[in-house]
Amino acid sequence: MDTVKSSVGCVKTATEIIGDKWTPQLLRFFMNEDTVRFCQLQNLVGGVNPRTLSARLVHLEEQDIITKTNSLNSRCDYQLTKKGRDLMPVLRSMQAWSDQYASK
Amino acid sequence: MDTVKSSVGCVKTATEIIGDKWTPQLLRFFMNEDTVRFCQLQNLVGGVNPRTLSARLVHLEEQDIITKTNSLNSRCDYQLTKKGRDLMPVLRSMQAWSDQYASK
DNA sequence: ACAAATACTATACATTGTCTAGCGGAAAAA
DNA sequence: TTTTTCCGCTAGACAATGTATAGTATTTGT
Repeated sequence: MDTVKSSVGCVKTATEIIGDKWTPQLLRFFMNEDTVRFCQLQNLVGGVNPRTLSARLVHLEEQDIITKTNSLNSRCDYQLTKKGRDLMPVLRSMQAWSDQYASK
Repeated sequence: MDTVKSSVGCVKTATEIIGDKWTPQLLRFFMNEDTVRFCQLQNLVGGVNPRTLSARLVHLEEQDIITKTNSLNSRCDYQLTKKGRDLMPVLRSMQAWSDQYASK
């Protein structure tokens, strides 16, 4: 058998974020908007159900990719941390590929 | 509030590949190896079950990201198409982020 | 007071992934 | 030649995950 040693460079950590359904589309909005709210994401990313969206935001918060701040009137703002902003090159490369090969 | 406006660039097409569990890890091997075989992927990407692996390879083939060629002795070689090679920048940016923020 | 919006949660159900086992063909070992 | 092993899968039962739809509490507008 081949002895492929792959000690350097694993993609696993990133897949644990990017690999979750909806998460890339969600993060994409943070590229353009500084702060984002729950229902904005709900409206703009067509068809996420709120349970899934909630789970994603919790996960992203746990992973220190976004922070949640309660605005005064029982509303919440989500925004990227540095770790989250550092993910943007991934999103941009996905965008570039999608633009090139979009099927529809 | 300057550069990219949201109308251009959606990530959806890429997420339909990258978003599948195991697929980024699988594609990563194609970065290093020219041709890859089923059981190589099975062994090297710890813990994919063959059913899932089979489904991923079928999907990647359908999306024209890899091609399957039957070698003489009833073995199969998989290798990247151009479309697949064009995905490598995505993988590399995921690697870079993972290297920076790997939790363990 | 009443309706609409926000940020969710709850229940039931559908889809997807996983564990384990096994199959048929080909080549290597006995 | 028979047996064993490796390869590239597939099959069935089950567990985890995502979805549709509804509902809740709070706030804001009229």
